[in-house]
Amino acid sequence: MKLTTRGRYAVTAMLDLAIHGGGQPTTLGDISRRQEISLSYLEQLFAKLRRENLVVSIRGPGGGYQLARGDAAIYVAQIIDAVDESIDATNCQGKGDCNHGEVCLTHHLWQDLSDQIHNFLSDISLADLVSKGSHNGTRVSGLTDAQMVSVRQL
Amino acid sequence: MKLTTRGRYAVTAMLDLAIHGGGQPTTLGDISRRQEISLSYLEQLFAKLRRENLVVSIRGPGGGYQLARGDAAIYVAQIIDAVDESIDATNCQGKGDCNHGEVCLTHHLWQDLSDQIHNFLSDISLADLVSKGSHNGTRVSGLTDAQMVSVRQL
DNA sequence: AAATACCTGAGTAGTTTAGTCGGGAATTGT
DNA sequence: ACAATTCCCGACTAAACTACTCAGGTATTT
Repeated sequence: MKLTTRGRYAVTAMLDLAIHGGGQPTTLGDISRRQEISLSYLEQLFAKLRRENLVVSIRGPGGGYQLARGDAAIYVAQIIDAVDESIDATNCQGKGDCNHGEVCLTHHLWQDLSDQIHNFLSDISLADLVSKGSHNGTRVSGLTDAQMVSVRQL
Repeated sequence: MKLTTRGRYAVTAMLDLAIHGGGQPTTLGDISRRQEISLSYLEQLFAKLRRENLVVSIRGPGGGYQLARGDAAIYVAQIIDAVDESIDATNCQGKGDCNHGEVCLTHHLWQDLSDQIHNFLSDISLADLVSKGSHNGTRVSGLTDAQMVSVRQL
């Protein structure tokens, strides 16, 4: 799990799609203009998003991109994973061939930490972000009350 | 909030300090050997960790580094923030001078998301990671049962 | 005085980021 | 048929970042 600006670009673009893509395809040119991301860069990102089946493309005039499914079924973690191919956090490729036992200890600890962040982002959907924006509040709507409490505790 | 290999190095090194630094100062050379991180790179990281008052240094023979306070009072988020200076996620520097209102909308959404990850890592201390390692289990010990439920839900 | 260990800054090969550029291929409207 | 639109694809690139090395310091202990 990596958290870079590229992931942010992808999430922003997907969020733009979710907000402006009511049934009709949205052009990368439109997203580029609205979000001020270069068209060619968007093309690279959407090539990856399409390969991961997060969006579908329609060619020709009137074409563009659409979410591959409802915005409630697309999660932030999926978007980030699609554009930021994951790194091997273990440094010994999980083979456990580290010289000292403690090295692997810390590696595994980090792996678990990374997994927890991943799980965290795996429960925030585009719909959550969209509804949050429209309500202009400080909480992520779309989550249950119990989950909100969880977020607070963490 | 950025999540890179540099942050992982820093967390690993601090965890090594927490595990091996029982009262005595720990040498960067020791950490370098145990964790297989280059000495000079460690020096750069620890310069930043010291500036953020996460460690204290003792010079001369028998010197080294110590945690600036108990391992239960040092959190993963602090370590990562210390070495990975944060990027401005807003792109308009929070001045709200974006041309279109929607740009700032998505920027703030991302900011909030980033904050939530930050809050998440702000509640995992070195002590949590140390105790997890010693128990060799799959849960982060040191958290309350309620918090563990939260982690599961997220 | 000598050894230890932190401290600092400058440089650097390799990778990643965030693009540009140039050309295609599919689809639509005339 | 033809032009416009839009996705698609690969190669290239300046700038930044990563993970180092190197060369010297400075403080402290023996």
